[in-house]
Order: sequence, then C-alpha cells, then structure tokens
Amino acid sequence: MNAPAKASAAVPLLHTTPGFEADGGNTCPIREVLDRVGDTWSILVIINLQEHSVRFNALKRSIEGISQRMLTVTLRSLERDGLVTRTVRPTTPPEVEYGLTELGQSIAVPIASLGSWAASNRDRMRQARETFDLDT
Amino acid sequence: MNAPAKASAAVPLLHTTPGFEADGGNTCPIREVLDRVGDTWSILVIINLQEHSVRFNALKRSIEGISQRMLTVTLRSLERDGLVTRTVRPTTPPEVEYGLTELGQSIAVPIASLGSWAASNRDRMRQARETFDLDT
DNA sequence: CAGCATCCACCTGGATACTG
DNA sequence: CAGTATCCAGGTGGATGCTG
Repeated sequence: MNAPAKASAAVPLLHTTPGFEADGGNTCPIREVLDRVGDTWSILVIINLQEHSVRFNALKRSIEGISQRMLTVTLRSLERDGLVTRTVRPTTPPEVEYGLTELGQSIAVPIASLGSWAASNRDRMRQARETFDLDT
Repeated sequence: MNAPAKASAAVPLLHTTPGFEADGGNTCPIREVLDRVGDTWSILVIINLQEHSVRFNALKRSIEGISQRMLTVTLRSLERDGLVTRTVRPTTPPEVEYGLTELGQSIAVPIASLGSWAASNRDRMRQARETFDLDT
C-alpha cells in the first residue's frame, strides 16, 4: 500500500513488534495513534465514512448516541490528522460532506480487523467478566 | 469502576462492517472492546506479554512511564476480561507471573496490525497536523 | 443545515505513602 | 516483591442554547 521504505532507521527497538517501540521521550507509535483515534467516537466515524462520503446530519443519524458537539469535535480532529476530508458546498442551506482521505482509508483496514475480533469475541469477554465477578 | 451486568440481546445490523453494528441500548462490539482495551496502558501490556509470561516488576520496567498503580489496575482489568492470567507462587518474596490467555493472544494479532499501521503512518499524521495548524 | 459557545459531572490516571 | 489506599488535577464528553 504505502512505501515503508525508511522504516527501521530512527527508533531504537525495545520490543520486536512493529509499532510498539518504546523510546525515550517519544511515545511509541501505537499509543500516539490511539491517543487520537482511540476516543469514544473516532473509530465509529471512520467506519461510517469508509464506503462513501456522508453529510453532517446523515452521519449524526447513523452514529447512535453521538451528540452534535462530539461529532463536530471528532470530525475536526480527524481532519486535522489527515484522515478525513471536509467539503463545503456553498448552497443554501449549506451542504458539508465528509469523507476519508487515502490515509483514512488505510487505517480503516486494521480497524476493521479489530472490529471483526470484537464481533467474534465480545461475548467471551462478557462471560469472563461475569465469571470473574462471581469469584470476587 | 464497576459495571453492573446488563442485558445481552440479539443485535440488529445497521452497518455492513462486522463489529460495528449500532444497536439500541447496546454499544456496538468494537466500542465495547475499545472501552476496555483502549485505555492508556492495556495495549502496551498485552504486547509485552505476547512472547512470554512476565513478573510484575519486570513488566513495570519494560513499560516506560507506567505507574505501579496503573499497572495493577490495568492487569486486573485485563484479567477480568479473560485476556490475562495471573499466577501466584507463594514463595518469599512472592512471585506473580502474568501471561496472555488464548483470548489475549488472539487479540494481540489485530492489535499488532494496528501497530504496524501506526509505525508506518504516524509521521504522515504528524505532518498533516502541522499543515492543518498552519492554516488556522 | 451545520455548526459554535458555555457550563459542568464524571472519569482517568499521576503522585504519594503504607503493607503482607 | 507485589501490591493497597488516598488524594487530586486535568481531560472527556453530555446538555443546552444560539447563529449564518
């Protein structure tokens, strides 16, 4: 997909798994990414934009429970990180369409695989919880 | 920090991507999983346990910046969710080993792929940020 | 329609001190 | 060694009301 050319240059590896190098001062890559995308709504927004661009209120309707404020904040943050595009058509009333950038599309892939895991295993996690809480 | 066990019901699909179904009342699977694993330390702990079991203080040393409290809390939470095992050997001083369950090993896979993405693309995200902030 | 502004309750996680 | 207990600052996100 993207050129991983300069990969192992800068960061000293403390772990073998890519993306989890701890380095002095800098957070490891995956923490940095999760700090931006690991909030309550970002991932849901990304998934909802994966197939096609969507307008603000349509997006709001498709993500159950999200407030207007949080949708705005989340979209702004994703746009800032280069994952989402914002297109305004100066009609009346205005139409604003949000879509994924190439970068946004690419992160949707690993996110989707985490989603698959979640769909297959959340019941197992729930059961583990109940069992654990019984022993308390 | 306790969540009373609530109803688990059949979930209607609202989106096509597995793991992202929105449903009334129930959170979609991936949000439920991220609510447990998306905190500051869980993922780092999982990765550090992936290769072999590790004792408490060794784990603490290998995760830069984690406090004793947060390591305890995180491990307890992961154990509760059935991702981590805790083995106590009643020696003096006590030895406590933490390792991944089968479930824990399986989630490490999608997490690792997200880690790869992060390693390859965090620079792009950083650049997007800088560019965005300049226009503001 | 697509926001922004404000106020605020809650939760996360850091610092610190003490224990079997 | 492997925790527990307590206190507290800062951030996250909900509710509400107003605008071009």
